[in-house]
This record gives sequence, C-alpha cells and structure tokens, in this order.
Amino acid sequence: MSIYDTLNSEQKKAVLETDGPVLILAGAGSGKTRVLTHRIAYLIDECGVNPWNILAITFTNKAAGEMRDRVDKIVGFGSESIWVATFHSTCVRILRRYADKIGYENNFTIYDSDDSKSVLKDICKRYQLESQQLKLRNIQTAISHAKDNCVDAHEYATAAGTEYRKQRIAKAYLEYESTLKKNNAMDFDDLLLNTVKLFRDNPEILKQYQERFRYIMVDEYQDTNNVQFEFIRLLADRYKNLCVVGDDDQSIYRFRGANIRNILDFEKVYPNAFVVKLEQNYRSTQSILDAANCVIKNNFGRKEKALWTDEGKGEPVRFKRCNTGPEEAEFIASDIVKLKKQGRADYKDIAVLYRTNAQSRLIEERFVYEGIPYDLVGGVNFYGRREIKDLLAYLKTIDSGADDLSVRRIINVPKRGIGATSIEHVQNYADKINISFLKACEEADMIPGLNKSAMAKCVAFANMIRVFRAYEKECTLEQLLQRVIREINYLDYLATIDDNADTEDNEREQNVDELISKMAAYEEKEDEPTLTGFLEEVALVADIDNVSDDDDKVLLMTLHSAKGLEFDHVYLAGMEENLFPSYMTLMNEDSDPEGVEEERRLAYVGITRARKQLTLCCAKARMTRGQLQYNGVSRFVTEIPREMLNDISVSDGGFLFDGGESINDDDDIDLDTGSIFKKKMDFSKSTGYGASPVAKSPYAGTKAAVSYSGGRPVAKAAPAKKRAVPKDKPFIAGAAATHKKAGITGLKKGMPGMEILDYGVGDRVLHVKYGTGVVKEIVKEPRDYKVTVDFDEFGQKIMFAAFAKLKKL
DNA sequence: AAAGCAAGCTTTTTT
DNA sequence: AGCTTGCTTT
Repeated sequence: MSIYDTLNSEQKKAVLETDGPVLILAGAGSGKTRVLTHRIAYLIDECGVNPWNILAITFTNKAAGEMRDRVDKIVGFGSESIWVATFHSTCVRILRRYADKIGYENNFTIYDSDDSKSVLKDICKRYQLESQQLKLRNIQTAISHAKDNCVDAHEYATAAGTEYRKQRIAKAYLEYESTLKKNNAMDFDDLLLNTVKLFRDNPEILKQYQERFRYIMVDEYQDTNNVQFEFIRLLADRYKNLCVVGDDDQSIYRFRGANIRNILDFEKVYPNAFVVKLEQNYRSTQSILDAANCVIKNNFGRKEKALWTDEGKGEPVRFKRCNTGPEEAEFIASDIVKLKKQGRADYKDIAVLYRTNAQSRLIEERFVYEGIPYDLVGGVNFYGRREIKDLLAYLKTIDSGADDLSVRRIINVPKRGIGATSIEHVQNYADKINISFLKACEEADMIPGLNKSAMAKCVAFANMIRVFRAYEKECTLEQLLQRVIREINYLDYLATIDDNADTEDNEREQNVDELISKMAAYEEKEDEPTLTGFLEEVALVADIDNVSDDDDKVLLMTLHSAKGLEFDHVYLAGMEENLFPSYMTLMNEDSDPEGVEEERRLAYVGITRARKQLTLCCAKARMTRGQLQYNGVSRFVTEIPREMLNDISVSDGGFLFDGGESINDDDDIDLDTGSIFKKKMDFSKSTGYGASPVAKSPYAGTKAAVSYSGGRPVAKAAPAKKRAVPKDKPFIAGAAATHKKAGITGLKKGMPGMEILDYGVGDRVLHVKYGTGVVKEIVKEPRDYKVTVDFDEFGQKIMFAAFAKLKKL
C-alpha cells in the first residue's frame, strides 16, 4: 500500500496526471493541498523528476509555508530544492538577479500601497490632476489595474486618446513610473509586470527559467490576474507541464484585478488540458455544505459542481437576528463563553468572520469585556504604522539612499529643524542636476536659496547616514537598528508625538521592540542575512501570514482573510443587505451584476470555513459611519431555505426572520426583547456597555489591547487592568508638557515681537510665497500687527507681520 | 515652525 | 464616528 492509496479516485487522477496542462477544480475542503503535495511527491519519487525542476506558487506566505512543511514530510529527499513561494517573492527573486536588464538596479526597494499613494499625491498636487470626479484613489486603482493588465504608462497614454479623464490618469501614470524608476523602487504590481517584461525582452533569460521550472503548480488559480497569468504562461510555455488548482466559486479578488476567466477559460487556452473535479468534502458537515450549495447555485456562469460529504448531517446551521450591532457582538461573545464552558470547543477552534474591518470593533469590545482571548487579523497593518515606517525608512536609506521618498520621510523625523521650505529647495536642486535627494543633502552647501543653518543640518543628516552605513558593515543588523534608534533618540521622539500620553506612546514603543525582534528573528533564520533581504521580506508579508494556531485564541478577521482557513465553529457577523452584500455593489447592481456574484462567492467562502457549526448573525439596526441604519437580512441568508436553518433569534424559538425586507423607524419591532427605541438611546452613549470598567473608555481599551506579542502583528485581548498602574505617568507627562510649553513661550518673548512696520495701508508689498499684493488693513494686536493683504495671484490673506515678513516695494 | 482647529472623507475587500 | 487633511493662528 502506497501513500497514494489514501486518495480518493478523483484526487488520484489529479496526482497521476503529471504531464501536460491540468486543471483541478477543487471545491472548498476537497483536499487540494493534499493533492498538490502528493503530486509533488509522486513527481519526485515515482517519475524521477529533479526537485530542482519543480515550482509551486501560492498567494500568501502562510500558504507557501504550509505547503513547504507538508511537502517536507512526504518527500523523501531533496524537498528543500523545490521552489515553493508566492507570486511576489518569486518575481523578486528573479528580479534581484536581473533587474539591471530592464533599467533598474538589482537592489531596488519595494513600495507598499502607502508609498505609492504618497508618490502619487505629490504628482497630483504638482500637476493638479485631482478633481471631484477623479480622486487620488481612482488614479491609484486605475494605474494598478493597468499594470495588472500589462499596460505600461506609454501604452496607457497612447490608448487614452482624447479622453480627458484618461489623459490625466496617463499623466499621473507616466510621472509615477519615472519617479519610481528614479527612486529605484517597484510597487507590488511592478514586481509581476517587470518580470514579464524581463522575460519578453530577454528570451535567453526566459529560457533559462523555463528549463529550470519544468513542472509548475499554481494554487488558488481563480484569483490570478492577467499579469500573473502571463507570467505563468511564459514560464510554462516550453514544457507545458502546468497544473493549476482552484475553485471558480471562491474567486473573491476581482477588485484587485483577479480575472475569473483565467480559470473558466483554462481549457480554451490549453485545449488538451486534463480536467478533474474534486467535489467530495472532508471538512464540513452536510448541513453546512447544503447551505453553501444553496447560496452559490444562484450564481450564473459557474462550473457546475456540488459539494458532498460522507460524514453526517451534523447540527443545523443557526441563524440569529439581533436588534443592534452591540447586541450581535454580545450574542457572539456569550455564545462563545457557553461553548467554552460546556467544553465543546477551545478558543482556537472558533472564528468570527465579517465583511468589513470596521465591524471588528464592537466584537473586540465585547470580547475584552467578557475576557475572551482573541487575535485580530488585518486592520491596520503592523508595517503600516508610523513608527515602523519611520524606522524602515531609515533602514532603506542606509541600504540604498536612492529612494527619495524614504529620505524625505526621515530627514526631519525626529525634528531637526529642516522644514518644508528647506526640503523644497533641496528637492529642486536635486531635480535640476538629476541627483538623489540624499546626494543633494551631502552637497547642501551648493544649494542656492538654502540658508546657512539649513545647509549645515542637511549635511549633518547626510553624514549621519554615512555613519550608519559604517555600522552596517561592522555590526549585526539588530545592533544596527538598535544604534539607529538610540542615536536619533527615537523613543524620546515617540514620546512627543502623541498627546494622549498614557497608552499610545507605550504601544508605539512596543511596536519598535517588535520590529527589533523581527530583525533578530530574520537574522537568526537566514544563512546570509542582509539588510536588503530583511526589507524585502518585510515588504511582502501579509497580515494573515503571521497567524498561527499555537495560541488558544478566537480569530477575528474579514472573509477575505479567511480564505484557505477552517474552524470547528464559525460565526458570520453582519449578514445584512447593504453590509453584505455591501451597498457599493448593490448600488451598481444593474450596471455590474458581477459585483453581487462576487459577494456571493465571498459568502460561500465564509460558509465553507466551518467544520462543525455555522452561525449566521445580523442586526436589525446598526451604526454605520455615524448613522443609524436599518438593514434587511442578507440575501445570502434568505437564499438558504428556512427549513434548513435553526432560527434562534428568540430564545424560546418560533420566531422567523422576515425575508429580506428592511424595517423602518416607525415599525414596531420586538418590544419584548428590548425595543429599538431603547437601543437607539444606547447608541448615543458610547457603545452601550453601561458602567463596566472597560466601558469607561471602550475604544481606548481596545486600542490598548492591540499589542504585538509573540512575534506577530496581531491584537490580543488585554486585561482591563492596565489603567491602574501608569496612573501617575500622565501626571509626569503632563508636567513635562507644561515645562516645555513654558520653554516655548519663554523663547517667544525673545522673538521678533513688535517691530515698527515699514509699510502702511495702500502700499505694495512682497511675500515669499504669495508674491506681490496691496496692504488693505493693519490692526494692532497685543503682540503683533495683523495685516490684511490683497495678493495679485492669491487673493486676500490675513497674517501676522512678524511671520509674514512682508517687504515693501 | 509648529500647534490648533474645522472640514471632509471613509471602508468593501489586499498581495 | 473616527481619522486624516488643510488652513489658520501664534
């Protein structure tokens, strides 16, 4: 008996069909990872394929790591030379070798979407590209989609033709591209697009990789976009041993450019493709699968399939409609407490899934209140935090210095008295002679318009970076980071930036510590740790990558993040029309019916995460963006026949939800379970948890709870006690603040003060920024003169004489 | 230069 | 509602 005998017949077919294109349509929970790993083992052990020739691509590092572990377990020898990686890291590895072939340096930096955004913002400002109809956000997604479709800036500009909107996007795109190139930086989309470019322009390099990767496997194929498709197509073009695994019903990343046609049309692109359907589910009970099937069958144009299981019916799917959002959270929390008490589940067997990150707050608050330990996935990314971005910018600058964005981020952080005006001068100079911002700082004494002290500060900054670079050569990465933090007094700086000094700064400090440990961990595990390598790793992690099931905690996350995971008990929160499906998709339903279909697939993903018990929850009324909204029950609930649901909305049973109908203000609702009127009152007072110690400041409590422990960027439920100890700290901080304030005012006294003005009403004056204008009015104030000037170009401005520094003409 | 304040936007999802 | 942003104020 071989390991392959444990597979079912369809799985076995998928494993044994090793050559040529293969499409595995793998329903949720049908054991696709198992198939993939066995397939790899089969290739190596039975077909004599060199592990070196195998490439397996996934979407997340977490998935890659899991696959790697499982492959290691069943492949006898050489499993370490199998290339298992995400799309992005695969491309980075290729580009680190060959970026110079397409006009980059090989040590390019990687921009996350925040970085792209700030670059674009500068551009939009400079060229006045933003408007009511065309917002920064639109431009950013337009560019991203263009890249997803392999359209570069020039092609986009050509295609834009006379269309004004597109012309402006094209302008932004062109500028954006040249800025990134100048900064030797690539964004996420570039990693793919540039690799494809590299392959297209350099057939010999492509051939080399084609020869290397003779057997290619792609997981989650339904979520590939067009560049990813092209990347794979090119790689597989020589041997065509391409095996893709996916489920069209789980395609949920269209907004990110994923093209569901890639999987639906696979057989058109590869007419001789071997197709296998895996429909037997090894995860969930039949009740859960029935619910999933009922929902997903409402989609059109899908590949027909239906999940089934050998296991029994199990418990029926539960449905609970609460009055309000907080009540929904309360229900979920108390239900979990019950599960735990009855010994039916550990915390780690439970997940709460929702459509939008904003929904996590209420649930978190309630969890803190009930003392339920939880991990929060997503939300504000660890690497998106200010203090982390600052330090990474230092590291990036030390590593390369070509990236102006990073240099400009830190040149005045902590404050060095280099203000916006000075930065502008330096930038202008750099632009003029086409050098980097950092280089311009080095030769700041050559910069016209820059005053003496600013010059000195810029040069000092450049020197400091030089010193840091020397450190890099002589000490470990961790020591380097520690030294940087110490020498720029970063922790002192952090203490000054948050005004609510009690918890915030402490949290930032913890994040800094966390970054240090991540650096240390990286150094530990890597054979040849480099700064570039660390920055790269950091740039390509997703929040979900850091989730491990070692901790006994309930997981809170969006439905998107949950793809690929499974739990005994799953709560789907916020099953309401306008929330899920979101009002955005409902608004565009007529013009874009695909949107709702994608939401339905998302519902399908959510439902099929559950192994034993699924609970669908919603609220009749909910606070959304500061407004009370009444939502009907989500269609994804009503698509499941009532008799298949156990409605527990009223504890004594018998109450059935009323269709998808929404309720109005003056509808009388459930006066027996607490009237909606009363709940409305609750909304006005924070979030309605009365006088509990946590409720005193529910949000602050939650924030404090979001800490970074155990090496992962996830929140954990913090005990509510935290407040008591640092009680005297705000006092000290407050005292310090007072001193500082006094210091500033003291300084102020010695400042310009009341000078005698050399101009009067009616005179023409010159302002450094606003140019020329006419003085309209001068009002004497206790400290200074308030001068009103009508500028020729900027209109009327009121300013203080001491700061305006007007010159009489 | 930096603090303080009003305005507007957001969040649907993220490698 | 909460957060970021830009403008005003000192």
